[in-house]
Amino acid sequence: MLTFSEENHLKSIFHLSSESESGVSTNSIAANLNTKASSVTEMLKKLNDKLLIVYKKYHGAQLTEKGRKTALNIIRKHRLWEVFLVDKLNFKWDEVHDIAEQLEHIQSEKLTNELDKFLNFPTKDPHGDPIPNPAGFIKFTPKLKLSDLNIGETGKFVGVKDSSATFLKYLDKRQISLGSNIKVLHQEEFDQSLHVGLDESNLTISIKTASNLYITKI
Amino acid sequence: MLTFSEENHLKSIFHLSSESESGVSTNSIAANLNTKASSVTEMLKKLNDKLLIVYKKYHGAQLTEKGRKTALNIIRKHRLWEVFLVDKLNFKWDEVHDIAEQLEHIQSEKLTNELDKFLNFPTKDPHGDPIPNPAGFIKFTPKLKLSDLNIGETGKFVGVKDSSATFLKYLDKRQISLGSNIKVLHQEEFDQSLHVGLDESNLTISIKTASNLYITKI
DNA sequence: TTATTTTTTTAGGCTTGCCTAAAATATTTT
DNA sequence: AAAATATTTTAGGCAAGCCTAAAAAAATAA
Repeated sequence: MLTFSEENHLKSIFHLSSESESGVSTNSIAANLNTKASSVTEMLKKLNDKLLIVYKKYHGAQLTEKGRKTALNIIRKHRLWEVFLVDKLNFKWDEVHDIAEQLEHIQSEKLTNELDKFLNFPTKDPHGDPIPNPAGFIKFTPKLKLSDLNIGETGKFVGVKDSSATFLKYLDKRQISLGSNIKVLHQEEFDQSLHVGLDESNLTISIKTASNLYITKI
Repeated sequence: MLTFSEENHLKSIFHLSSESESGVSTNSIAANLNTKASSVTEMLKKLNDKLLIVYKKYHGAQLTEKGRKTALNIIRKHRLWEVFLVDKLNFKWDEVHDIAEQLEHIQSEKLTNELDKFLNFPTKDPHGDPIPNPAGFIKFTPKLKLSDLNIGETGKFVGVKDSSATFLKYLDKRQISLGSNIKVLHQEEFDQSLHVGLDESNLTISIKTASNLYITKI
């Protein structure tokens, strides 16, 4: 049985692992968890002793297979609860993160699996992120950004890189929603902003926004 | 924002208050929470400082209005989650308590109220206990036990006094379920056991069992 | 009402998880 | 490769929540 703090550290290491191939740095974990490097060092020692990570002084942390499974189980719970909140309880996609951060720590395998069944075995959370299966398998799809498309190409909007409430609410306001097809019509030289076609209308999207939208090419 | 431990102490004081009119004793709280009297004393001081209880050394604790509201909100969440688990996720009434003990600490008023709506505003949990409303109002019904009935009287089984998994599973095995009408046919002098009629069949029930079944007279 | 027993509180300790400041190590720059 | 900078670890502290053992107060029995 892990503490909330241990679980949060594992999750953080998992998320940061995707960005760097080698060990995850103490500082990056501290930044991610809003804590201090010295606190992270302590925790890394503990997780190392519990065989959840491999930690070498001054060289960061890497998840062991056991640690990875544990992290994925927490992420599975987080994302299933997000689906529950949106699909069943009328929450918006920008409102679910903080509550799921709490719910992800609830311990009951049966609960997780019954929830999964109740939700009809969803494969994606409300932000388009994949939901790991009970065995800890997760289906990653190559992450193409809207800003990676060439003029004339069309992408289907399948996920967000930045899932802050601010960004999500902004997308709602612009009526850019998961599943829409977006065609890149033109790019301004001046500020790299994109003119795109979405459904029947045309929009201008800043390059910053475009690089936070994950798409699959069509 | 209260800690889990503070919330658990408040809940415990609430439950123990119904049994004694005056202050709830340190020892009874310790027994209820599986902790030690000295730990409870510390916590009582803290809750007193936070104006959630009135605590006088050597004279136990009583909830303030604020403490009572807080306790009832936790109990509301506990019972709503129990309904969710049984009604939506196929849990049995003997499996829900431990999970609800975790879920009751999730902080989100919106979540609680949306869950309530999703469940269609239930008034009782799976054990027959009343669910407080958002304002902290709870409808107590007088607690008559099956063992209080006279020979020939009939009661409707509406709740359990002992809600341990052991007792609940025993009731399942004997097919005694919430809502059944039970008629007291005869009492054995030797061991006070009751012969009762339930649906179309007759059963023998020990006096201990009978005193753990809440009923309303019919 | 005094003595005995029970209950409660106090005192002092332990672990977890956090912190700051200083020391050690690694990395980058010159 | 030495110097400067950045990162990480160690050392020492603090609060929360638990504990045991001893002291104090309350309740009960003689």
